[in-house]
Amino acid sequence: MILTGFGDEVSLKHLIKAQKRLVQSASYKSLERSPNLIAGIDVAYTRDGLFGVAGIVVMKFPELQVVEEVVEKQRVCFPYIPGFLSFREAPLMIKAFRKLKHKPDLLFVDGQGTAHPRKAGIAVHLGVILKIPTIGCAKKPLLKSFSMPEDLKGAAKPIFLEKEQVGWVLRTKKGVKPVFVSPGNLITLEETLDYTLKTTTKYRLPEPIRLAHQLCSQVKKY
DNA sequence: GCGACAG
DNA sequence: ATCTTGTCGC
Repeated sequence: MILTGFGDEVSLKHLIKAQKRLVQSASYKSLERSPNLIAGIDVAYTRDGLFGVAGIVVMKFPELQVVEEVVEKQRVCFPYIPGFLSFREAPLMIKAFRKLKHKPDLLFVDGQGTAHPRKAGIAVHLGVILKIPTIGCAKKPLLKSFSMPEDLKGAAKPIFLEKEQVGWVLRTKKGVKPVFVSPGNLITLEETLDYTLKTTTKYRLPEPIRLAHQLCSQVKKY
């Protein structure tokens, strides 16, 4: 059983059922329209671990110029459990998303999409709830079935879940560790690779995510 | 049973 | 995730 910040408890079985419902609502067809606005979202925590701060940065695409930034702070009310990250961070992220004046056509989420044991990464959860295209971009893998891509920007290798490809290990910069990208909702594996590269400039992470991380990380400081 | 384990 | 400065290498 898991204790939440509301004083109640939930079982892992219940959470797994919730993930299965979310996964059934996800779709992986091609993007309906080319994006004009792309955003990145991330969460940072205060030192005492009591509060979480979500940050979203919306950028014009393909220019990558910042159009809007929002942050939302809230008390943490769910523990971090590998495989169930979205139950801890999605509520706060959704609350921050509601404050946006400019809704993005594509959202990069800091974490996995379908490259997850049950294809239920946080990018899937957010994409289904918000009903928008999302891409999960993580700094570390959850699934281990993949080989390393060569050390060249753009090199990629598939990530598998039971023989089925669910994501990519992508080298976004030469001489730097790769990132782990996978579709969250309303986007294909090919487009996931394409847009991740199109939004990555001189750093390891795609600009929307890099700036969102910078934003919430700065705001949570005290 | 043991080890691994997004943020 | 968070606590933290300098330092090695391209």
